[in-house]
Amino acid sequence: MRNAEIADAFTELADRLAIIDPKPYRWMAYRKAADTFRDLGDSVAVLSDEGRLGEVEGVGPAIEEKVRDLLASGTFKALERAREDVPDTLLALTRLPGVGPATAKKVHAALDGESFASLTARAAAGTLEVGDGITRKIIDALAAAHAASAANDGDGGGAASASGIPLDDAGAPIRGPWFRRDQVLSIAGMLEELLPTTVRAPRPSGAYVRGAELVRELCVLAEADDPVAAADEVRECLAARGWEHADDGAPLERLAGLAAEQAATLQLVSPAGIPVELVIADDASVELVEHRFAGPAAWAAREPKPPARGRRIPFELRERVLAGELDPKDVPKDLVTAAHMRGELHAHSDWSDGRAPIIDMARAARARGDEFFAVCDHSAPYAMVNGLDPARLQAQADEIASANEQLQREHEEAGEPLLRVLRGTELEILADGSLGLPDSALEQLDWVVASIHVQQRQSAAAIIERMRRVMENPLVDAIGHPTSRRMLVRDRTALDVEQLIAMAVEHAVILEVNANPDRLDLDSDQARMALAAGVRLTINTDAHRPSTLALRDHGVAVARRAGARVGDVVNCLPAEELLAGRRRNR
DNA sequence: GCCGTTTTCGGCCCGACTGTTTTCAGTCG
Repeated sequence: MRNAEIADAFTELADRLAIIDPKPYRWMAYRKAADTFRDLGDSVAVLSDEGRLGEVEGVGPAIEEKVRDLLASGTFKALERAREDVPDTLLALTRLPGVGPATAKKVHAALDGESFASLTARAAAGTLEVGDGITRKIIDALAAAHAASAANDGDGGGAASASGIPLDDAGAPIRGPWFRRDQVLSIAGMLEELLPTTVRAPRPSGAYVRGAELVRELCVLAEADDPVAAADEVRECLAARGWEHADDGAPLERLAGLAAEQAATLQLVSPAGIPVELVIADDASVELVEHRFAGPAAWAAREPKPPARGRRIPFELRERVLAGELDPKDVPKDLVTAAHMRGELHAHSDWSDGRAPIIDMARAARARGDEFFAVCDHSAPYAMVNGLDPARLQAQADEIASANEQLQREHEEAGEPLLRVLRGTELEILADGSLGLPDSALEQLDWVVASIHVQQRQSAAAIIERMRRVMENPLVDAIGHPTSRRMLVRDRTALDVEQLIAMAVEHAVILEVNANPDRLDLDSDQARMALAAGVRLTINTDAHRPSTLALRDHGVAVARRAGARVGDVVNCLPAEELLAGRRRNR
């Protein structure tokens, strides 16, 4: 069993217990253990077998035993009990905005076993009455959940919001189910482990490699000497691991005309229910298959064979070319790539709500090839995440200085590449547009990214006024996750992005493409508008732990879809140049 | 539940807004 699956079991346990357990520290311990498992470099299953799981931070005898049971039987008693005590309907109710455990329990108690799907359907149809703890606000939230889930999966129990779901020409959400990029990528990793050795080099394809922010299925391309025989082998070994195959080799539209000997197609469903299209190509056909499989279907029709290398349109720009928004001869030659990125300009440490010390984050960034790393912990007065006030920010400077000394030693003595840790902040933008730190504190910093976390439901006028005040301060370098959307979870603020872009031009403020697949904010359309207006971008992971530094690729994909060149992205500058070019130095 | 230790139990995660069971519990970030 993979670490992620074990982590999911403890997250589920914590989520359910959080609703009924008056003692928060127990389920908080489960949640902490889940996070630790998800991020652990070693296999939880192996550590458990070796009896060494107790050595892991946050794992004591009780959790160790639960993991043992989980590995042996696929579940454990506490989880089963939580599933009985907290039914799915109750759990779903608490995920409505504005509804917490207390309200959910009151509503659920009056329900008489009605499912969440039925409840949301009645709310949407207008046949749900106020009463029995059900307020007008709850009915509205249920109706919104119904609309979101209709867009996302149609089964009535899905996403809390349609945030991020693409719209059709008529402006209606395109029917899902939709999945985040990290969700499908983890499936790709799982698949890679399961495939027989005759199947080589599995890699994502389809909408994922076109930089789509949400996808409806995972496309995986792999290679084998004999695709037909390999497909049979795959079918057999995946069936044994709980994967279903929906269809045998039904040809995909964009692969029409290819012989089965060239490309065998398997339509699979992962154990978590995510559809996977696996195409296995032989050596002679793989280039052609990759060209067509990346899609969309209209591209394969327009260009059935891959052109010479120098004339290829990057996958991420195909849809814009098809839409007539981009002339093939105007496709930039210097589109940004992950390899161009020199550093991270928005990530956290354990000084605020991050999980790792500064030195660990810095080493992880260095291992990924970065030259600089800006520690941007939350600022005051964001208390829940332990935001730093000027005094703590000053104290953090000492730790950053010693981290830099340590990294310098590792460079000189162990031949490690040199990485420079920069002093930064994720500065809190307050409700009236004032800032969480005084200028005297900001003046000492190398990098200031300002973000909105509180009062997200303000009117468009209030939000833009807030942004205007922030941007007028020359000590602010960039705006982080400008619209504050959470993919499939929470709608964006009422921010007028066009107006924001105009102000960014006026004040030379950099806008972030937050690379976390939970955000992807700005999105590719907004980033494209920003670039067209002459705004520079910064692509950042917003990592709270070492492993999430890997999320950068999602942000790079979105920026490429927006047509960002190397020169448009400030993370591609050497640190000295980046710092010398800040607004405050102009 | 875990941790650290004062080895046996107390600390761990806070402040502000919301809305109506109208004065604070519930919810959020």
